[in-house]
Amino acid sequence: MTTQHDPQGEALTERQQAVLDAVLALMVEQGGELTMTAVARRASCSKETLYKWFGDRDGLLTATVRWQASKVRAGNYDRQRLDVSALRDSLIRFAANWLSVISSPTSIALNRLAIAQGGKGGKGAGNLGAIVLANGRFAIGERLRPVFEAGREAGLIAFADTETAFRSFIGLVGRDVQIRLLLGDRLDLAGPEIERDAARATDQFLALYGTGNHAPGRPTINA
Amino acid sequence: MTTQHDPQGEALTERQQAVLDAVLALMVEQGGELTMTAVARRASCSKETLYKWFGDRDGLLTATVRWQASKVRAGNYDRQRLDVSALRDSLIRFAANWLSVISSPTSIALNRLAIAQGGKGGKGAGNLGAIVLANGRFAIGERLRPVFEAGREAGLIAFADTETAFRSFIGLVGRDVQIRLLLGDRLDLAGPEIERDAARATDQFLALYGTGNHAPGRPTINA
DNA sequence: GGAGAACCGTAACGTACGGTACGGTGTTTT
DNA sequence: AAAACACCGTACCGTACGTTACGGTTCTCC
Repeated sequence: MTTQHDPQGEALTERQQAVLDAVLALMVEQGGELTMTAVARRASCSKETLYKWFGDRDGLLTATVRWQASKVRAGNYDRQRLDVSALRDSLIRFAANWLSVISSPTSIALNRLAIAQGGKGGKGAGNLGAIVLANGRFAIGERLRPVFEAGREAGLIAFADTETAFRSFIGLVGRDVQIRLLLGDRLDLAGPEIERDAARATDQFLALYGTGNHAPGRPTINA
Repeated sequence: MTTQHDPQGEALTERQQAVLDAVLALMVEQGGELTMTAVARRASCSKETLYKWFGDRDGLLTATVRWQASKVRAGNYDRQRLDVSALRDSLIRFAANWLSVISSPTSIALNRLAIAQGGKGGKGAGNLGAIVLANGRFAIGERLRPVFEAGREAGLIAFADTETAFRSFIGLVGRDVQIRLLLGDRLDLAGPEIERDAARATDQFLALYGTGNHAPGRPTINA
């Protein structure tokens, strides 16, 4: 009630960003520990400063999640030309990017944290999960929506509900990757593997929702 | 080193099962708290007994996970007749069952727990995730594998690798349900909704991997 | 150059919790 | 009946950790 800590504004000092990066690094390299003392030591700052800047432990965690989310916002997946090839490329590019994000150690650690304290029926910060969801899954959906709808208006793909189609796409791309990684399964997706999975998922999606005009896998000349 | 606690045998007293059920109930109804004292109070037993039976906290958790897993093993998805309709029914029945399992509060709480301590780089019990994975995701895969291969041998579906096909099926069925629930998203799948999703996913899977002989929705003359 | 703020490092406090010990009670065994 | 056992309830111990407090150092501003 004294002062509002981190009042939704992105007013983060260089130093503060460095501290949050230290939190991220700590989360990644040694799982769930993450004590305030460890953070202070790692970031070479005093605990007093930590509490002054972020209020309490939950404030620090929330700020960290937001900070990471603000770093991930990436490319826009243009929808200028509207032929099948361009749509397919956009989808593949998106899928590959998303796969590499969700399989990155940072994302795994962050999701693990949000899930861990997601069920704390108690008072304060049960919203980490909501923040991750809003900045991860839902932001992604909002970003891809125009691509889907442009594809539909161009008659390349057909579906009644954009959200439903999008969720099918998500399922084909991600499959059980995220839950397995969260549960500690090895299963490191290398670069080419990601690329291959992205292409497979996209082609499957187009096979399901494509209108058949210039359907992929029915090559004119190329492959 | 004194005595082996719960040595892989299912030698669980009625009373012990009741204790583990109390743990499950506690996990479900109040998220991640789960202190030994709370368990003892809830189960009306002494902490001493808890430690005598399960060794330590990790032992109790592990036993709980195993206990829940042993309760879930369900139907066998017969593969007697081998026409498309029977295959489709088996798949839908499986998908609906799996959806209802992963969206159940117990499963969510259990996965949350396993994920939460899954990254504990430390010494003891980093294997909860592995246990959940082995008894959940992988057991499911092993159980459905014969169905897939029977379908392939009957010429109803075609794929190079069973695992790959299975993972596509999993993706189409589960989509982002599990991760969203774990992150605290509301999204209660009612019975009819589950049934509908199961059918949709199965039909999509058959559209992708079906050979076209009597393909569903493309009757008799096929395409 | 001096006052004050910002911050680091560390010590101190309070609490929560895993784990243990102990007395009391009911049940089984001899 | 007495001893042995299994168990409940509770008190107790040690530690880890969130949070606060404080002395010392650097930087800024006048």
